[in-house]
Amino acid sequence: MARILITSAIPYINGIKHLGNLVGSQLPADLHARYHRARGNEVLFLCSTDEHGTPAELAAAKAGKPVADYCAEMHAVQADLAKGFCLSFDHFGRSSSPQNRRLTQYFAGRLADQGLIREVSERQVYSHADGRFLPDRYIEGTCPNCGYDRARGDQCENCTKQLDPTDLIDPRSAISGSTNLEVRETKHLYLRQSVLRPDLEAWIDTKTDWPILTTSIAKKWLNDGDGLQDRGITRDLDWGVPVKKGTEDWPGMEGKVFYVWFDAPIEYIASAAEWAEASNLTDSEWERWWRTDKGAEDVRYVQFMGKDNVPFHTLSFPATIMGSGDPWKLVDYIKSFNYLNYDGGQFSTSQGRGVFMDQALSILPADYWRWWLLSHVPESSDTEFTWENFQTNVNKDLADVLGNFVSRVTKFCRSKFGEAVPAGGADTPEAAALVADLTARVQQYQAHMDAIDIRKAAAELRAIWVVGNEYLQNAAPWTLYKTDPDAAAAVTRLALNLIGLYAALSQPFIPNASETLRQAMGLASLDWPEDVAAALTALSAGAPFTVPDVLFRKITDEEREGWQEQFAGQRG
RNA sequence: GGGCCUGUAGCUCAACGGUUAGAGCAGAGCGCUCAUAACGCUUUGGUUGGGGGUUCAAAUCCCUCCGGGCCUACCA
Repeated sequence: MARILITSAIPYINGIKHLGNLVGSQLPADLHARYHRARGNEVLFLCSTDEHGTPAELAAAKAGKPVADYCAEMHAVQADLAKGFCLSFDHFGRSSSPQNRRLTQYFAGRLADQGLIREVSERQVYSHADGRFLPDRYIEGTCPNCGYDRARGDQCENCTKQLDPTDLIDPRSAISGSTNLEVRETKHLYLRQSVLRPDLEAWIDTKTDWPILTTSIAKKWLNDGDGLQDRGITRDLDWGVPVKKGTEDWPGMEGKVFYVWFDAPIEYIASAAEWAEASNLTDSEWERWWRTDKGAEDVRYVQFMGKDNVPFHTLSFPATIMGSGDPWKLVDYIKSFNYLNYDGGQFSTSQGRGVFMDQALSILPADYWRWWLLSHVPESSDTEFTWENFQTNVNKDLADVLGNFVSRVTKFCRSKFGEAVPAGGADTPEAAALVADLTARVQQYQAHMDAIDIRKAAAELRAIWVVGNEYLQNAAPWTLYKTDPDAAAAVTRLALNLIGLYAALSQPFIPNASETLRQAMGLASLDWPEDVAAALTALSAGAPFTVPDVLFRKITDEEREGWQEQFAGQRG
């Protein structure tokens, strides 16, 4: 039995995520977790909310709440939505947990011990009115290059020129608008990634099977300009993990916190510790997933994320782990994704453009979204969501091909033989051919799922559904019944068993529908069809079943048009 | 500016130097009547963004031009 550790990029706390966020990390990670559990492997699937940083502080201030309260509330909201989408996390943690605070401080101490931390004195913009240092992009002013009056301190959005905040003419705080700004000297810790560059490069070079998107981004950062740069890992903020060297104070770092991108990946580890605590397990139970000296040497660790997260997962976090000198588990495979666009543009949280997780669930069940998003997941390039596409694909695949198959089989049986699996009839060459075809297709499906080729896996699963309709059409039990009821019974028995097979195979994609089918067919559990022939005799003559309600109702043109209107912009 | 990715049928995508570039959807025709007007079969549709080159052989490798996207290190 293989052991698979799976983490999804952790969603930021400042609001409800849109479908583009979902499809780029949590949803494919869930598919992988469900698949491996179904295959009988031991899985630990972890996710959390990423709670620190300036945007969280500002979102809390806007909501008029203490940042800790705001994060607690938003964590509950996101956890609830994750449940709504059937995301099967073993634990959904929080980067603000005591476990993460301890681990983050511990890692910083280890890195300092190894000589991989240096102190840098730098000049930062301080806003008196806001009472805080401002990150570059929270300073606005007039662009010295093009004159655009809302240029940000890191870059002018109008002429795309890279800027330094001190370049701006008439700089002001983007938060309060105050011009009472001051450049102050402040001291920060830098992780000496440049020292680790050869180790990181050698490690990346061994990952020849990773998606090209992942390795090309990593190599770009390794080789760009003067090579991998040291990175500041502390900030002048109130909300975050206080800077400490292990359990000891860090002289000169009082009042500072670690940068979110330092503590957020460590939360992957802390989340396992939180999981153990929440499950009343000992530390050794989570350490056997994360420490190669404590049982994790046979773990395969797979991460899922959008392309914007790749540098931190291929370089910064591995640098943290390698630099610690401890035997922590390094990632084995990084599956990264492009972006999902919305109807000719980008999903936009700030403009309320596109569909957000709560809205999606309010208009259709999770399986509709799961199926469309996973079967169109942006693996090779950015993908476009359109309502027309969504409607036709979902109606065809789920309602017509799968749902209607279940409907025609169960209703035919009920009308001719009653609501129990019929007896009689013998195996036919056509049935044997069906078994052979499905055996090959299931193997293909598994190969795609093992390789995390999600679109191909979805296409093969759909083809497996189609095979049922083909078989039924050719065997035509409704005709056969008139002359040879026993033969019709044999066909129907096999077709009913196909429903059970489909329920098991489809479960990673559409868990709710699979559960509905399992119950309807009276199956005790959804067992993976390691032997297709055997799986197709799971329901024997006399086994009762019920005709399920319409599995997937179709999306009407009126609905589609309404949603097109509703989600065009300005979330309300 | 630099780097990376991408451009294949009306749409969404396969094909990773080797038969005649393939699927699904959409379109057309036929069949079936068990079913959510569902299903099955057949079929139309491509100068693989343009041009040049390498090769016995190019969607695939090289050059160049055009279009789209992403990243560029203090948002996360």
